[in-house]
Amino acid sequence: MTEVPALDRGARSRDAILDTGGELMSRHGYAATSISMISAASGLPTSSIYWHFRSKDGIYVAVLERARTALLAALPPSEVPGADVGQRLDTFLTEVEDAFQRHPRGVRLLLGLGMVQQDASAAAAAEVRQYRDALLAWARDSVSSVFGLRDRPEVADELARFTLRVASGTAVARWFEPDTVLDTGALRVALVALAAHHGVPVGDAPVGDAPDRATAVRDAAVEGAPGEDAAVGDAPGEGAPSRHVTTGE
Amino acid sequence: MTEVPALDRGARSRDAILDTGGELMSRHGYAATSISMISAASGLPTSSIYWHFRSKDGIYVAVLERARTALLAALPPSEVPGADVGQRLDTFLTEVEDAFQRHPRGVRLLLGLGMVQQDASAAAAAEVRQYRDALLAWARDSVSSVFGLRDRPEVADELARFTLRVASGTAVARWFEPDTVLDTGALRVALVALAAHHGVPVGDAPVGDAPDRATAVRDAAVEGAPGEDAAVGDAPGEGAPSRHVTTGE
DNA sequence: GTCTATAAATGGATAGAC
DNA sequence: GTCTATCCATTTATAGAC
Repeated sequence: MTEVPALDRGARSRDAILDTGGELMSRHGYAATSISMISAASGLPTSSIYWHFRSKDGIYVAVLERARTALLAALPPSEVPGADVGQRLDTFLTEVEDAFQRHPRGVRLLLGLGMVQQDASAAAAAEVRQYRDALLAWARDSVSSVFGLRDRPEVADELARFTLRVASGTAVARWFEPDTVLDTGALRVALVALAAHHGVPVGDAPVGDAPDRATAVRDAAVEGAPGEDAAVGDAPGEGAPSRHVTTGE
Repeated sequence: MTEVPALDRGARSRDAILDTGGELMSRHGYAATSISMISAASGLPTSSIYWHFRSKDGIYVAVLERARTALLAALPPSEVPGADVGQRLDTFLTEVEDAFQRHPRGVRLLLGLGMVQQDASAAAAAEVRQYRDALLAWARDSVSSVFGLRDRPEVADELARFTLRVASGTAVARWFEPDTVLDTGALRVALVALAAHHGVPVGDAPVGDAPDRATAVRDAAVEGAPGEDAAVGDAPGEGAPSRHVTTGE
């Protein structure tokens, strides 16, 4: 019956805990997720959970860390390819939306922590911050590459923050209307206008209707995200670590 | 000693519960806030709390409802005054930022509910939705007035949603960096560009540096919001119901 | 309307056999 | 590494005197 290598049964359990724990915490928030819920959903007894992670807090930190590394591994290099600003911008927006659609758990973990500043342990707070900082750094570098802002870091920073704000604001909206998608068309117009407003040459990109391309990719991505529940069951096999980021968190 | 009218002692207690409950729930999220915490912070025994509100959920609903009516009462009429688009836009942005700065609790209550869709009771879900819808409607009407979009409701809707997304995204950012402010300058540029992109005449507003005015008001508003704790103690007297929205939520 | 006291359930976390 | 069983604190919610 138990044909599992028996060697990595521990690793599989660990993953299962992280899967169900991450799913539940992203859905209900940290505080509203109990160990017994994770136990029931994963089939493992609470003591095993405590054996793997020393505390509930430890689970949260581990879940968040895994979500972060998975997302970062899936993010394309911040050196955005493309002949002109318009092309690079479209590529960038597609990447952003892609990440947004494929990794909803990460965002919800950040939002729904329910475990705010004061409550959070030092480790959890550090993880949360690291997650956010990594995203911001990626966005900054990407935007810098898109608009050629090597010598204007403040502008790159503003555009990156603006992008992330629209994205997280959309995540909040999705909180209420689950099928909300990132409005890359509007975001594109806004970014171009912001860049131009700062005197950055934007070439022919101004009010192009290029988001059409991004829209096509968007719809494809939506199909790849089946509800929110599907991810619970499929434990990512150990063999291909950072590969199964497709539907997972 | 007890010189209180004794008649409205109940009302005062009710308000105190809503004050501390709202404060705690916005800080820690719904799940992480216990009745005993509210009891300790308000000085009232748990049984009194249960006498006023039948359940923890009831407190949340009442808190949210009060926050909503307070915010809506404080919001200026959606008929934005001003000679041209630029002026009206500045007025609108100032109003948005004002609301954003003065009513942080409401936003945090929506964000930090930790009590997502499924968990929420029907009443709570309805309240949350009503809060959000009211904000969206106000933004839509205001934007419509600013850009003269009576005959283009879809555009007004898009601009309104974009505005709210930037605002809520900023609220998320503030979650991590408490002194984050709404970037009205960038939002202004974005809104003008979006309107123009849809063929809406924007007059002389394009890339005006008018946000200077908004910036001045912003700094003033920041001073008006002393941390987050100050609001706990001051129960809004019954006499002036929707008047004390200044620092309260 | 407010208080003390407590019921009843569930939470996080541990012990120790296997 | 996993399981059963359990401790103990805390939680929501109620009873009943005042």
